[in-house]
Formats: sequence, structure tokens, C-alpha cells
Amino acid sequence: METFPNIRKISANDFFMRTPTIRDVAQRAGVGVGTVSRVINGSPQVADGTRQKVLEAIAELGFSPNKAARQLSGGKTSTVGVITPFLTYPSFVERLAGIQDVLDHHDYDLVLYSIRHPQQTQRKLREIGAQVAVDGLIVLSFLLQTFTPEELRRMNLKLPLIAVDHDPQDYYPHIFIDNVAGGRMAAEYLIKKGHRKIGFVGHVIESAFENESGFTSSQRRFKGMKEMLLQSGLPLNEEWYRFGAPNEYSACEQALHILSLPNRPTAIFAAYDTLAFGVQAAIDKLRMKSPDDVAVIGFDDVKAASYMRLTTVNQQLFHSGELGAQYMLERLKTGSFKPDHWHVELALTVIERASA
Amino acid sequence: METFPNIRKISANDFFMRTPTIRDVAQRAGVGVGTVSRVINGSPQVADGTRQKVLEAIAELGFSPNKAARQLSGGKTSTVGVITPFLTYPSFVERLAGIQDVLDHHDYDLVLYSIRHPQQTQRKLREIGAQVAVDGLIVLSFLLQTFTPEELRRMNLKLPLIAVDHDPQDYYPHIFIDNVAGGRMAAEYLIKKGHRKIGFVGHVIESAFENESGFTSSQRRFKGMKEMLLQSGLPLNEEWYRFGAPNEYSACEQALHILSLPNRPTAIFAAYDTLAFGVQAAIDKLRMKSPDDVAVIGFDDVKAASYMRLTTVNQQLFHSGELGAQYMLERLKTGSFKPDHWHVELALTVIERASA
DNA sequence: AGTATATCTGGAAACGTTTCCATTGTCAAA
DNA sequence: TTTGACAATGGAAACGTTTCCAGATATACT
Repeated sequence: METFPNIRKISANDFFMRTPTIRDVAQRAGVGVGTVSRVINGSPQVADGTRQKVLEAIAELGFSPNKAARQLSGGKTSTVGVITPFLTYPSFVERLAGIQDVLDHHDYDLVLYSIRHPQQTQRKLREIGAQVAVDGLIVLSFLLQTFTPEELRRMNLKLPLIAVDHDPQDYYPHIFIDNVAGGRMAAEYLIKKGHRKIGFVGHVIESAFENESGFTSSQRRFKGMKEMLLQSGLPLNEEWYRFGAPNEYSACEQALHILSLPNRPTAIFAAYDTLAFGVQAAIDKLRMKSPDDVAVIGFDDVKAASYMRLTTVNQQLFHSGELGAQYMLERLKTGSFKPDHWHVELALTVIERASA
Repeated sequence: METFPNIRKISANDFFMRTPTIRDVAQRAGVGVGTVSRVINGSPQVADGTRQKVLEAIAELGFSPNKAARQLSGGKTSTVGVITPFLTYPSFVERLAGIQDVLDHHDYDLVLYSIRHPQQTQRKLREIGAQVAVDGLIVLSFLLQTFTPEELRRMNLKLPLIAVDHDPQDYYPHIFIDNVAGGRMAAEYLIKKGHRKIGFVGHVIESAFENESGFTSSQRRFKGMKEMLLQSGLPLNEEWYRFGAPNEYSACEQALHILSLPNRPTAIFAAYDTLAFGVQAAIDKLRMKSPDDVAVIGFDDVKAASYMRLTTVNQQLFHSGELGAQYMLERLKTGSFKPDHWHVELALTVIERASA
């Protein structure tokens, strides 16, 4: 009893428009499958006439190469993973949007991994690496910092990694900003505006949940501010500095406290825009007005900051995502990260709006 | 000259820990590949002893099945796509987070497609369908509404579809809310609080860019509000209704206008929470106070609404995403959507906070 | 014992690409 | 005319699973 391995080719199912394969295209164009593959992948090794025929066949059949097969054979997925904590924080979303934008323009897909607890990171990384479901991985914020270089080495990930919004270091490419310098800039701006009594509303780590690297960007920005105040011979007053959860409501409470002091500051630097919104709410509650009664400057330049007319320090959130994706794609194309892309610092700019 | 197709198996490369395949596991456990596959997929057709051996081998080798191969062979990707407009709107992000959460718990990956212009939708859908890179597609908001049922039929998508936040209709499963009823609820709440002069800040479609279905949820919520006012015998005053872009700044301007009228309303219903924040800003600017001078109620119950102490209409954003994902997974498992899941309305609730 | 039945297992074929090698055709130089 | 180099092409093998069928083993019943 002979078997007919090709029986599917003429089976009844095919009358219902089986999605076309490269073989169908080859047949239709009267060429071999190899040639079709070469056309699809833009190899120069194809005569113009042939290429034309193939392209026509592709169009007529509405063929589109099957990703899984492509990946299995070639080892490439045309997919980049993004792993992020706190999907709902506006700053992460903006970076994500930047990444998405670049990947989309290069016909790469974006797989989103979201982590609720840093402890999940390791498991997730292993999974991702083992399944080979993505060509590369963009890691947002501190997630990678939860590992020592040694741990990371032992995990022996084959995947190209790039970190966006990550402390400067030497172990993998990353894009970062100088938070301390940013803090200095914010303070400098306020000082130039004539303020001498400057407060701060920031974020403390309450648990290991938030950041295991020991420092939040809030702390660094605070440090920069203090440096600048000292350097300018201005008073540092511990009463004016308050820390809480990273949300508007908490910030509002901190600000209410600060602004109710008998000797209150004339300006407040909020570590994130989100906190600044809370500070603005407090100012409004107290029937004060910024910038006249109290000036407010934020940090991040989130989308909403422009609606809210918040003066803030821009850190190119969207662009950081774009760059991360761009460098990753280059890495995937050329096989290695450009040395210039290993350690990329983004410039900060004070954006003057209505609040300070 | 004989060839050795299996030469790779003993090539030098293997000393560098080639990622293990199902064959390696089979060998190590002393069983056939079929058995390993059955173990991985939880088939009951495996003796306990055998299963144990296989599981051990899997653990020892750190094996994890290759997604691409799995898909190519079985036709399944363990991946669900999400297609969304305006990635950066907070309400979309919350729905997305809900989807992500459910998928993650079921070991499904989430591929994110973002659309900048509704016209891209069709191309994107075709691409996604053709590449077979996802098992199903969750469509957010109005994107599918840009097609007539006829168009959609002609596109002949093989992919299971479910829409989240989509007008009720008959062509595919969807999860929705009754925006008109929501508008009525908001108005009713304000009326119960004693307000008789109620304003509205909403969103107009400025271009085809935003929504091609003819109605925004803002318009529907407005309709509901008017119905309720009429029904309660309260005055409708066109002066109190203003429409603009869907951002806080624009809403602030509209509210400033309304609240500066000689005969101003004592309460304002904002079509989205984002707009409500703008209204609150306006109230603060005018040195008024909610809820005493002007009450404000929003709609959506975005995360920030709770920080901002905004009274609003909750529409279960996160949960809508969870449900969409859940129903999709069920569809993928059982082969069809449950009839109950074809047309799912989510309940709305007024959340009383400090603003009204 | 012998037979029927149920359970468990091994392994080939198939999924749709890419890649590599062999073959053919073309053109220029000798 | 012959030779060599090179461009263009066809098609087999490989990628790592799942599925299906056949065979093996165990169990139950006569």
C-alpha cells in the first residue's frame, strides 16, 4: 500500500483557499522555491525579469511569508521583546510608544512582557531566552539592575540585550540620563528665577518591590539639587524635603505639609512630573498660585505636562525608546552593537512653561 | 561519497551548550520524542514513571520548547495580538494592562500592534492574518467600526477576533458599556446632590483621524446627560456645553469659559477623566473649590482619578481587558466563543470621591 | 492458555521557510 | 573553438515541534 505524501496538494480543502505558500508562488511564477525566497529577501542574485514574475505571482496570490517557518529555518523572528515594570506609569508608556514606532516602521513585531515583581525578572528572562521567541530584548528601567554582573553572566543569555533608562555601567549597552545633573539643572533654573528657598517632593523606596539597585532616580535628582544649592550658597532646610509614594495624591499631601510651614519655600522641585501635578493640586487647594506664590518644576516632561503647562526637565522619553529600538535593529542587522551605542547619554533640557 | 546528516549532533559546537531540543530530552530520558511531546502537553496517555523520567530530563537540561517549531507543526502560536489606537491614552493602557495580566498567567505572549491612523487598520489586519503570527486578535475601541460588515466579510480573516470597548453589533464578539446610560448616571448623581444647573465638557471629532463611526463616547454620554436633565425637568442651557480636543488643557479652557458665564452651572460633567482634570485645573485657577463652588464628575475611573480624588463613573477598564483576554483564550481552547461572550455589557458605577 | 481490550510508546511525516550546493547559461579572454 | 569566471537558478536538507499510526505490553475475561 503506497502512501501519497502529497495528497494534500489536491485535497478538497484546497478549494477553500488554503493560504498560499512559497511553493504556490514558485509554481505560479514558473520558478523554484529558492528563487522566490531570494526575491522575498531582496537578494541581488536574481535577474530583473524573474524578480518581476515572482513579484506578480506574490501579488496575485496575496502571499505573505509564514513567520514561524521563517524563524524555524532561519533562526530569526522579526520580533523584539520589551520587558517593563509598571506598565501603567506614563513614562514607561511613552518609551514603549517610541520603541513601537521604530519597530513598526521596520516590520518588526513587538512582544510585550510586563513584570509585576522584580523577582519574576529572572524567570522571565530565562523563558524568553529559551523559547527563542524574539531576536532581541529591550529592558526598561531598573529591571536588569537587580542582577549582579556575575549573575547575569551565569544566566548565559544568548539574546542581544539593551537597557533603556538604566544606570551607567559596563556590562551591556544602555541608554541613560544623568539624574544628578538633571537635579542640578532644575535647581539652577529656579535659582536663576530668583528663588532662594527651594523645596523638594520625592519618592522613597518602600519595599524591594520598587527598585533593588539601591537608588531611585528621585534620590539622584535630589542629590543634584542639593549640590547646586550648596554651590550657590543657598540654605538647605530639611523641613522642605518630603518623600512619599510615587503618585499625585501622596505628592499633594507632602506639598500641603511643606507649604503650610511658617517658613515655607518659594519654589518646589518635584522628582517626577506626576508628583508635580500633585504639588500643583496642593497649591490650588491652598488658594495659592504658581509661579507667583510658589513655583513648581517637574521632571520627565510627560505628555500631560504640556497640557498642564508644567515647567519641567525634558528627558526625551519617546526618543529614548526610539533609540533603544534603533540600536537593537542595527545590532540584529550587523551582528554587533556599535561601540558608540554601548553607553548613550541623552541630553536634558529645562522646558519653561507656566508653572515656574 | 556518503553524507552525514546527523553530523551536527557531534559537532564541536555542541560543547558550547546548544540549546536542548526535544530529541535531547528524549535521549536523556531514554524514551521517544512522541512521549516527550505528550508529557510537555499534558497528555494523560503517559505512564507515571515515564512522565517522571521525562520531567527530570527536562529539568536537568533546562529544556523549553521552541515556539516557532511548535507553531509550524501545530499551527498554534501561544500568542495573542492586541491592536490599539493611541497607545498613550491612559484608558487604553489600562485595558492593555488587563489583557497582559490574563495572558501572562496563561503563558500566552502579547504582541502589540499600534495604529496611528485608522486607514492603516486594514493593511495591518491583512498582514497579521497572513503571517499567522498570532492565534487571535483583540481589537481595542473603534478600530473595527471603521469597516462595514461587508468589508470585513470580504477581508475573510481566519483569525478569531474580539473587540473591547466597541459599539454593540452582531458581527463579532465584543465587550462594551452603555455610554448613554453612563451619561444618565452621572447626571442623576449630580441631581441627587442637589444640582440644578449642570454643565458639560466634551470632545468633538475634529477629523477622520479620531473615529470614523460617527459617534464618540463623549457624544453618547452627553446624550444620556441631556435625557436625564429633561426627564427631571431641569433646564438645558447650550451655553454650559463646550467641546474641544481630548486633553486636559483644552478642557481647562472650556471650563474657564463656562465658569466665567454670568449664569454659571454649579456642576460640570466631563466626558472623560482626563477632561475632568482640566476642569479641576480651571476651578483652581478661578479660586473656586469643588465640590462646594462647582462640583465635577468625570467618566472612566482612570488610575489617576483616585489620586486626584475625582468623583467619576467607573467603567472597569482593567477588567474589560481581562475579560477580552479571557474570552479569547477560551475561544482558542474550545474552538468557539461562548454565546454569552458574544455581547458582553459591563456595569457602570458612580464612584464618589471628593470632587462632587 | 488464548484471546480481546485497553494502555502506553516509538518514530515517520508534515508544517513552510532558508541555505547551500550543483547545474546551467553567458560572456570575455585566450 | 576552448576555457574560465561569474551570474542565475532549481531543489534537497535542515530547523524542532506535533500528530498519527503501528507495534508492544499489560490486563481482563473466557
